[in-house]
Amino acid sequence: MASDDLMNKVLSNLDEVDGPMSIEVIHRLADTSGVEGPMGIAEVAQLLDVSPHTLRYYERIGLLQVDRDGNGHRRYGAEVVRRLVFLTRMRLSGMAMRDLQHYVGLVDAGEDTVPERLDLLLEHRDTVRRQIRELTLSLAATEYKIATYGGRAGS
Amino acid sequence: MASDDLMNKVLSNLDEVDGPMSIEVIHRLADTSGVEGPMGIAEVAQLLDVSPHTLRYYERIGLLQVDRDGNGHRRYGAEVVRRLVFLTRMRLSGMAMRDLQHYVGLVDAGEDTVPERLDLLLEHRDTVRRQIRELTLSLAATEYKIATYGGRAGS
DNA sequence: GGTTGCGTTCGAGCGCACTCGAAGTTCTAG
DNA sequence: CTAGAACTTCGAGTGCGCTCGAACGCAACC
Repeated sequence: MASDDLMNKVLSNLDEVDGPMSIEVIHRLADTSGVEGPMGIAEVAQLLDVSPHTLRYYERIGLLQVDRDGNGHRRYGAEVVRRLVFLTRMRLSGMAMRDLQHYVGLVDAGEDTVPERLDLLLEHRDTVRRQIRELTLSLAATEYKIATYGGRAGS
Repeated sequence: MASDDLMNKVLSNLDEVDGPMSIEVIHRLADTSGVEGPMGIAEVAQLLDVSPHTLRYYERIGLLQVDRDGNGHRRYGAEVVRRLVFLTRMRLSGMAMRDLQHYVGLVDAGEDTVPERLDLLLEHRDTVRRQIRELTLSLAATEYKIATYGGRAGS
């Protein structure tokens, strides 16, 4: 698993904060400072913990447009990287590709679509909350089973 | 979405407890009292919120054995239902079918395999914890985005 | 000047977990 | 007596999200 640097950076912040997630943390999540100028595909892939194949795939299904350099190689600018951070975050929380396609379609269509984007996000928020509740339950079930097997205490 | 009765029963408990999940809650989760005797496939499907197709599928790949009545119809006994509750809970938290097959193989192989089962469960516990952390982060990212769009406050 | 390495395009293939459809049986109600 | 519902088995099909391989280009290095 790559991109651990980024994740650890954020997660350690999470531990510190220990309350509801602060906006600062998220800012840092999307923070690509420390990297100058447009990035290559391998670089971006490592940053986001996806394969170059996946990045090309996202591009060909229209989730983003990427500039090319003189050799025809992709150059990912800060804007595009920020979009990718968002997209991968949404993917990680189970948003379907078609919803992502819909969403970026709205983004690219201009400011008029903000209300509809908001609706999508609100719905997704509820979905994620439900997922967390489900997982919490599954975690408890797992821990219960571990206890019945006389499992050693967890970290 | 069916089986909401069960879920809501448990989740409402969750809200009450509001601390780390108690063993009681899990007991209630696996509690099939209120239903007497072996159940039919439709009944079980509704209880677990899966399709009858899925239940037959689980059976044919060896996750469980189900008795038949005089007509060749499946009759799910309490023991089998309890296993299914566990299996679906593990599925919901992303355990792969092959791992589930492995696990039930161990269960059916007898008590000698308890240590290996424990290992699997401990590993799964860590996976679920990681998922929850990821989702928490995604939730924060979503809420951040909602905020930038001037979204109304969430429930 | 060949080889290594990193990139490109394109279409095809894959793994997972269902999901479905066809054809048949049996029970119940009208 | 017939229609409908609910079940059975079996093999085949589906949708998702990648994932891969082939054939190629270009640039740097010993």
